[in-house]
Amino acid sequence: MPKRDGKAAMYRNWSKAFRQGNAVYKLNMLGTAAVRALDDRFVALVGLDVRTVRVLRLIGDNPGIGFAEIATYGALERSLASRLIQSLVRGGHVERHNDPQDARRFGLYITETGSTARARADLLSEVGLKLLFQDFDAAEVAAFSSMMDRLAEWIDSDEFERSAASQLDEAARRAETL
Amino acid sequence: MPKRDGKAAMYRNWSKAFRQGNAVYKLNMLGTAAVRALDDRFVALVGLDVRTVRVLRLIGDNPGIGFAEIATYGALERSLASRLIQSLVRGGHVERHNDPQDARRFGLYITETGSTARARADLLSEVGLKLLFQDFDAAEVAAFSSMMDRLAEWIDSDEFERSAASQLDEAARRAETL
DNA sequence: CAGAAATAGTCTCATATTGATACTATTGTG
DNA sequence: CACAATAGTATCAATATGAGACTATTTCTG
Repeated sequence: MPKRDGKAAMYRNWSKAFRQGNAVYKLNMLGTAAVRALDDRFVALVGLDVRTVRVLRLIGDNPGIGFAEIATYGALERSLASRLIQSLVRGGHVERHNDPQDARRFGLYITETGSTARARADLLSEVGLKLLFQDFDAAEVAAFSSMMDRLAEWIDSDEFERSAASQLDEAARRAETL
Repeated sequence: MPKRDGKAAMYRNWSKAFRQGNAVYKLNMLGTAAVRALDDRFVALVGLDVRTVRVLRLIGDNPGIGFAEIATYGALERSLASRLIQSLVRGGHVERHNDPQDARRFGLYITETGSTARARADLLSEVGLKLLFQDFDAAEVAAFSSMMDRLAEWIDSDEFERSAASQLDEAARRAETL
């Protein structure tokens, strides 16, 4: 008799918890759930997880891109970026070529293998996205996406940083008197 | 001269990466960023991280709630739920009382300390939420939130599970021929 | 009523992730 | 030349994580 899969069992019925949360919690849960729903198949088919695929795309779209740009554009910490790149190189998905102008740098180029993997990943992404938003019409998806853009822009801004500092500290002061 | 804070530096300017991603990626990034933006202050003021606070709220709203319900309603894995509860008990935020009806169970009750922490957390949450959505008007927030609800409901449904299985497997088959 | 199965909850352990940091090598600058 | 900066790697210690084994108790079933 097969053991109950604890993990899979865990990842069910969270929508009950979801409903009770505030928007931040929802955002967080949803982001996790959406990735989780797709990541396994991703790995199964493409042999790479979604994060690595993002790096692969970055390289595919920007031949000759180097480590630093990947870290920046991928919003990845340096150690992590290095590891991801290495795994792509080891997997034969990308090649490194030393930069003749600057011996510290290397440029990355996607290989045949990499292109195939990427094409698969793109197809799967597309289907996954459609699946996720299948109950939404185009306008709704656009609206949702644009709100996310606005939110991201805002959260990443210096202005937000300042507002957060002042408003939350002020709230903290009030809260301490509770 | 103070060292550059690597972590803080990392968590800047991800919105550039953000814009290039698809909706799943955005959801994921945004969820992480939103929690990150608030969690530190949370911990600083309340002494508990957001996840633990959610458990605390669950207990506050459902006096006598037990371990299993917390795991379910909080969408938490059992080991994790256990740990979080223990940390609340140790911190004096909640009390355990054995269930007279069933010696396996205990009921959890929020304490004075816990209520204070919760009140602080609530205040901070509220301010944080306002801050995050400050550029959105009420209707937009409502729309955004309702879309998240629909998405969550959908992703958590059996129907989704089935659709995902068939559509993604079908896509995988197509992708393999690439 | 005697097992057997289920449930509540805890605990341990092995593994994976993470980011800071130190390090090498090279280039740019005054 | 000395010194700062940049590209990138490697190490390391801390933490998070979940699976699964375990105890104790209750419930079910023949």
